[in-house]
Parts: sequence; C-alpha cells; structure tokens
Amino acid sequence: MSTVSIKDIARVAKVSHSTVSRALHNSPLVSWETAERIRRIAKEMGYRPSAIARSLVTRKTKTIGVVVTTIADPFIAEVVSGIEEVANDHGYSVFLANSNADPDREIKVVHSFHERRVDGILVTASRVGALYMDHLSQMKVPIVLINNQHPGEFAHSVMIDNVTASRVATEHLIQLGHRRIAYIGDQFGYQSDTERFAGYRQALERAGLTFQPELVVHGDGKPEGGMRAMERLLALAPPPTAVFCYNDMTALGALRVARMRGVRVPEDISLVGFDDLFIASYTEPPLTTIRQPKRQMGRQAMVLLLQLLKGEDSQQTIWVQGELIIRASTAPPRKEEAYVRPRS
Amino acid sequence: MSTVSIKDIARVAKVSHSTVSRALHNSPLVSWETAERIRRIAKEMGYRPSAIARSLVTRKTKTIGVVVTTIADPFIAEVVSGIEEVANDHGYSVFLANSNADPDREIKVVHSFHERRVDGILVTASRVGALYMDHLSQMKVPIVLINNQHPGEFAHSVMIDNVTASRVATEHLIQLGHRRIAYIGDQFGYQSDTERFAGYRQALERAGLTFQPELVVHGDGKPEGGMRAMERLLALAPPPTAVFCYNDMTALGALRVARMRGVRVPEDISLVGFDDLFIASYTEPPLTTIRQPKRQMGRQAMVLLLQLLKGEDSQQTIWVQGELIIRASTAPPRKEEAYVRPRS
DNA sequence: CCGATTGTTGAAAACGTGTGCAACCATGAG
DNA sequence: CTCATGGTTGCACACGTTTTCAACAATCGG
Repeated sequence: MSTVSIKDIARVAKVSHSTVSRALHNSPLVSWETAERIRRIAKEMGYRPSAIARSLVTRKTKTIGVVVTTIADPFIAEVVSGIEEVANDHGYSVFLANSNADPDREIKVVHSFHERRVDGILVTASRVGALYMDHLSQMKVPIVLINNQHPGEFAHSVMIDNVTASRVATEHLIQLGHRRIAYIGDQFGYQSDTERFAGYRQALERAGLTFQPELVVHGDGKPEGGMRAMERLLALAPPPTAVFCYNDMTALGALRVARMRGVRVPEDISLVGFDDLFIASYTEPPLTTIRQPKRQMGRQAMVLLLQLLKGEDSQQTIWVQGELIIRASTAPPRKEEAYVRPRS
Repeated sequence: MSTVSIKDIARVAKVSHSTVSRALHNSPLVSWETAERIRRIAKEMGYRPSAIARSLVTRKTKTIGVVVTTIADPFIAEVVSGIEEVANDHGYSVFLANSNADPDREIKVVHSFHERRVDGILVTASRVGALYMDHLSQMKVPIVLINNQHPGEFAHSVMIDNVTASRVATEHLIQLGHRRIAYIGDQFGYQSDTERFAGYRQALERAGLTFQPELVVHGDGKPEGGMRAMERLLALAPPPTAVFCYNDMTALGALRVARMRGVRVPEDISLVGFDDLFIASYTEPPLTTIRQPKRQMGRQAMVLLLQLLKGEDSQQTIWVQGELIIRASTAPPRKEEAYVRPRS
C-alpha cells in the first residue's frame, strides 16, 4: 500500500490500468483530456513507475554491469566516472562490482550480473581470467573491455595505443640526449607491459641505440615494485641516466628511492611515468608522463556499448592515443654522462 | 527462448514449475530424489534465476543505491570500495550514481533509485541539499549518510569525530613547540570545516595560546584553494611556523606553494593534512596527517544499513576516530622563531 | 480395514507493467 | 437512415517468480 501502482491511479481516475499506462507514455491512443487528467492524478499521488515490473515485460532492464578490479584504483575510478556519466544521460543505471582480481569473486560477479539481467557489461580489470571470459560470454550480452590484457575475439574494446605512446615517451628522453635509458615494467605476462616495452625498444631501435637487457627490470605496477626495481637500477655501474616507468605508481616508487639514495631528479636521473594520474602533477618534481584520457575512454566505451545495445554493429576496437605531458622530472643528462657512451 | 526459465525446467522434468521453484530453494517440501533430479537438469540447462521476477513478488530487490559527488574523488572511492565489499558479501548489488554536486542530477538520481526500488540508500556526498534530502526521505527507505554535512534527524550516519581529530593534530604541532599555527579551511558553511576549526581552537585554548584571526584562511578543499590560501599565509609578517590544513588536497596545494616560494617543509614551516589519502605518503616530504579509516567507514555504513534492512533499529550515529600519522612534514620550529613569541 | 496423519505435488493467484485485440461510440458520407 | 470509419477505451494475457491452498497417495495406529 505504501507504493502507488498504475492500478491505484486507474481506480481513482475511473479508467482501466491500460489507459493509465498509455497516458503516462504519451500514447496518441488516449484522448488529450483524460491523459492530462491521469497525469495530474499520477503526480498528485506521487507515482513512480516500477522499473522492475517494466523490465519483466519489456525484457530490458536499462542497467549495465561494470566490473573493476578495485574502484580504489584512481585510474579505474576516473574511467568509471566517464562510464557513469554517459550511462546516466541515457537512462541507464550502473551496477558496480569489484573483483579484487580474485577468480572466485569474478565468477560471483558474473552470476550476479546475469541474474540481474543487465543489458550489457563493461570490464575495466587489469587482468581477466580465461575462465572468467567464458562465463562472461555465455550470457549473450554485449561486452566492452577497456584496456583489456588478453585481446579476445568475442568482445569489443577500447584500448590505448601503448606502443606508440611508449615510443613517444622514450623518444622524448632520447631527444634530451639520454643514451642509457632503463625500463621498469609490470609483472611478466601482462599485455600492456609487453606493448609498452615494445614501444620502448622501437624508440631505441629507430635512434640506433643498442638494447641493453640489464636496463630492463620488472616491478608490480605499484610503488613497492617500483622501489625494488629502482634499487636494482641504481646499483648498476654506471646507472642509467633516465628511466621510463610502466605507470605513474611505479614512477612514484622509483622517485622515492631516488630521493632516499640522494639521487636528484631530474639533474642526476630523468623519470617518465604513464597514465597521468592526478598525483603526477603534485610530486616533487612534477612528473613527466603519458596522459591516458581516462574519463574519455570510459565515455567512449559506454557510447560503444550503447551502439551495440541499439543493434548497430560497431567497430571491434576503438584505439585512443596517449599524450606526452612534459613536466619537471625530465631534463638533459649531465654533460659528462651524455658523452660517455658515444665515445666508448 | 535464449534464457531458460523455471517453466522450461518443469517441462523437461515433467513436474510443475512450483516444484522446481521449491527444489531450487532446497525446500523440505519436495522429495530428495526429485529435488536432486531437478537441480541437475537446471544446471545442465544453464539456468539462472531472474532477480527481476523474484523482486517483483518478494518486493525486495537486494540492491542498494550509493550516491556520491564523484567517484573520481580518491577519498570517496575508498569508502565505496568498503561499501561494495560487505554489500556483495551479503548478496546485495550496488547501484553507483554520481551527483557531481549538481541539484538537477541529484534529483534525477533519487528518482532513478526510487523507480529501481532499491532496498536502501547510502550517501557519500560532501554536500547534500535540503531539497534533495526531502526527496530522499520521501521514498521510505533506510538511508545511511557518511560524513554528512548537514546532520539530519531522519537518517542514520557514520561520521568521523572531526573535533577530536583536529585537536590532536593541532596539539601535535603545539607539542613540537609551534606557537604561531595557521588553519586553512574549506569553503564556509561546511559542517566538517566548522568542526575541524573547532578542534583547532580547542587545542589552542587548552594550551593557553591566544587565537589569532589572521591565521585562519579558507580554501576550497582542493589543491588550488590550498595554493591561494598558502600564498596569503606566507605574505604575513611574520608568517606562521605551522599550518593545519582542512584536508590532504588542501595540503598538497600548500606544499606546492611553499616549494615555489623557497620555503622548506618542515624546516621553515610544518604542514599537517587530514584524510591520509594514498598520496599523502608519497609527497616530498611525506605528509603528517589524520587518517580516516575510509574503507572501514564504508564497511560500517553498509553493516548499519544491513541492520536497518533486517528491521533491527540501530544507533542513530556511529562515530569513528581519526588517527594521527606522523610523517616528515612536521618538525620543531627553527630556534629563533620558536622563542620569538614567548619573549615578546 | 478404516480414518487420520504425513509427505509430496499441482493449481492458481499475485507482484506491476506493456500491448494486441476486440468493443464501443461518435461522426461523416452516401 | 445506414454503414463505414476513426478515435478511445477496456479486456485479457504475458513476463518469471514465490507462496498459499487444496489434492492426492502412502503410511500408520487402532
């Protein structure tokens, strides 16, 4: 009794509930006067249609499921914010679920979305298990992946052009005069790490610099991993004059270690990150990095999903470009070091 | 036909759909053998119950609505992560909606949640409009607010004890020997700004220090506001030897200005923040701040909501305590300055 | 052997909405 | 005046569940 239904309105207006339904949908099948009267009554009674009941008959819920590793990741939060913006503008509500990169939780989430009959799914997880993918694809619902690590065939995706962006970042260092440039990657096996590493090598190659395996170390995508990796790099003799990091979090760790060891940035060593998290402009020194258009990527992913929901088939993958943001963590190498290599 | 229903299973198992429903609920009303057979068939057919249909009859959706100003705010993201964790553990799915502090969007969100028949609502918005509150309370659904600015009577809430935490933060500075301590607040009118300011004054009073109005300036809760405020403080003669900031974002701006002006932290001026965002431990120097147990607050809010949903009436407000995290942005004042005031 | 009890099953209504179809009424044309 | 037409409206079913109630069969006690 607390919530008013279409039938309650019908009773008051002395019409059938069908007429009420039509009136509230501005159907031309109902006369203007009665329609107006019904709408007025509905408003007075504080009527709110039940999306539940409507979904049951229309077989569309106007909801989408968003699964992320964790919303506490600032990169992901920005993307989700973009998703939510256009979803909401189009009358869709978003279910948010964290997977915590835990396989058990992942399948729980998929089942949940399935039972809730979401119209579509967006995935912003750093790693999507194969088994997980199977479950996802089984629910016969459009899926859009964002920066997915395992490029699948069955789903659409929005991806950043890692190779080009990384090449540009590395070329920036080369152009400053650096010759001994290190790369701190993510854990092995990640698609985006592989691609960013490829961009790094491409830049080296184009500049005619020989690739030196000892300058490549791996972190874990987080500051802790960046710290361990940087320790190893600084122990080298001679150490690199510049470091390209897999992402800003890694760079944060590297930066901290440099400071602890009394290595000045950028005077003694240059540092480049990737992502352009909010934090990147507030480090000391502010971090040169590759900007990923995070919100924009979220928006585009949702727009793509909307197209799929409308039945229009769209391009399989949307590529977006990163942008080099030059701040204060990069500078030319010290004179003596810059010329050491060419001479040898 | 793509999705299999309870009736499809009934047809295959040659029983009524009622029996299927009971079998899947492990009801004692159905014999073990047939129940087991039905469950096997259901599994084979890949059956997933429709939460939609179930909700329609049970009048419970097992969903909650979470409204935030923006999920891109790292503080909020942490809280939401805590909410989602316990919600999911209890079979609840969460609808996420950003209000962007825009009144129009706020009421759109409320209507959306209402039509979706969410079982409860959580609000983590820095400011909730009065009109907005009206709409919220009209839907006769349990509501829990987190750090709400306008303490309302109709809703439950989880709040941090701003006054005590701020007093502790300020006392830390006093204990280090500071006498000329500034406060950079948020915009006027915010409840939490008022409370944190009160804690600051309380500490001053207890230490027998006279309150100096020119040492209180206002930012906007973001780095930009912190920068403007810090500029004003550094223009004072003499400038303060320590600054207590409304939050870490504000402190970030203050820190940047100090650096730009060649004022060393903490040698020339000490800085304290509030929130303990992830970033706080990666600034240079790492920031002394008050830690808010963000995830924990989200969890507790959800637990509180669960209690309300069960019909147990719980305490109106849960208070949580902040924790002083001492890092490297605070130190005793320089000798000459420390003794300037006592002498005068 | 019969009535009562227990265990198992199906029929049907309900939740709130959308919609095809039939029915009704008024109007205009012939 | 009759018939066709077009504009409004109501009836009834459907969506996929849960749940009450009645019905049925088997078993048990007397």
